Amino acid sequence: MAEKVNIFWFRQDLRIADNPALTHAAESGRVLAVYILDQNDQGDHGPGAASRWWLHHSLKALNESLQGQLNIFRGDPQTILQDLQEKYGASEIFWNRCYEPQSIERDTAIKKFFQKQQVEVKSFNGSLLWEPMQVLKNDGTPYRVFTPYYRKGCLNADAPREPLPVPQKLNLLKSESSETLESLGLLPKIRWDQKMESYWEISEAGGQQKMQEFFEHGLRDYKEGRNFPAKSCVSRLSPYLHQGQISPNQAWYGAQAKHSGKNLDHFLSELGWREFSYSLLYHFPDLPSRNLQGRFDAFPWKEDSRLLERWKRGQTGYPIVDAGMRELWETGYVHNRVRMIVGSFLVKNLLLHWKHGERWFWDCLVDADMANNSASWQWVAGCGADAAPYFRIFNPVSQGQKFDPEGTYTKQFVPELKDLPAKYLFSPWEAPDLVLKNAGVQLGENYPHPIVPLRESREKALEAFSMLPKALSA
DNA sequence: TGAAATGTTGGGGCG
DNA sequence: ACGCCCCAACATTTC
Repeated sequence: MAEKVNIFWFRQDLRIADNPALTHAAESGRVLAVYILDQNDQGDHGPGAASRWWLHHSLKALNESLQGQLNIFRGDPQTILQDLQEKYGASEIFWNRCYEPQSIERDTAIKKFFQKQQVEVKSFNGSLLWEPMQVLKNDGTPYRVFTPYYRKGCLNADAPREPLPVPQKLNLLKSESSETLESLGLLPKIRWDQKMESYWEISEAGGQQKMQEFFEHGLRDYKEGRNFPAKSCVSRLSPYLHQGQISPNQAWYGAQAKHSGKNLDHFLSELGWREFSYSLLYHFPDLPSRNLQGRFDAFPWKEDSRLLERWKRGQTGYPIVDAGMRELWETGYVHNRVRMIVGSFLVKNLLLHWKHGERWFWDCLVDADMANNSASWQWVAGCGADAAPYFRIFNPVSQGQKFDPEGTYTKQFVPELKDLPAKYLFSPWEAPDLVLKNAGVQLGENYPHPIVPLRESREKALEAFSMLPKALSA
């Protein structure tokens, strides 16, 4: 009798090691491994351009590590899974859970559909250390503040699953499909991605390598060093975590095996922030579109497409902001410290709605992740859970001086200022004419004047904020 | 995971 | 020796 066929559906878990659903599927039969490009995925939050580019390379690498046995489809997942199930007489379907609201809705419907057909769907936790439905306050409601969420909700709960090895026996099955990786059309029409390729090794092995490098070098001075964009102290694991080329469990236990103390704890808590974001999105599914603090609905946001465009293009006249926005455009990534600076600038100095920032990041970031992106934008805008108080406004001049003192980072992405001395790098409008001349900088010609005045824009933001209804006191 | 305004303190120059 | 002023350095408050 032929061995039983299991369907395994790859989603945001594009790896072979520490993949619980794949491991279980492999244990009890041949595995028909499928990836489905879901055309209706996430409604207006379908994958952005940078995500699609990353996905293309992820699938390419994944297919190679599966010896070309990855089955690629496009369309409605339920229809495709149903066809495959009937064709191969599969009795079980395996996947790792997704947590975006639309994914939950889709997966619930598919599970229900197959239950009626006597086909068992087995889902697993492959992407989170602690799943949102488990982490609740004693009164049964979700946490809205990070520290108790992490300390009590996570650290006091059961330890996360230890990473699983690559399945020993993986007997794969190749099906016919009208799609190929190329026919999915994930690569951009305009080839802006060619430079980006040099920044990233997009594969499960590439993720592992990046993680090991981080453990060897970055983690040593993580707590302090992570604030300095010119240092290579941050992990840059976010895109791999988003698509699942590495699992948070591998990072969690891998870091603990190599380090201890405050640097380790700080890195683990950053993984905790990712968990917190997922928890918020799960319990507050409107997170991507609605202010978590409803009182912000009355905020007098400006609509100014010119200012927005200047921000997107890195032409604000504030060098650290422009460096960050150009890093985003050029590499698909922005250093965390700089994300806070550019976010604060958009929302508080330009007074533009955080949704514009969320949108742009969604399209440009290789780590674009619905939970992290929306929770973080709400955090920086002050309207989210455990958010920065609104009056916490970053000063792009002092932030630059403090966290990029040599200007190494800023000059890398804003090369027209490369000869400006550090003293004036973050406020070129204050530089004496001679200094500008010697550096070859002509404000308004080859580098913009500030698009808004710093002090006044800050005061306007505080004034607008003071008009909001007060927060309910605890 | 802030910055600016305001308050306090203490050392040194100087009459 | 003393009081006064200045100001840097640090602390606290406020937005």
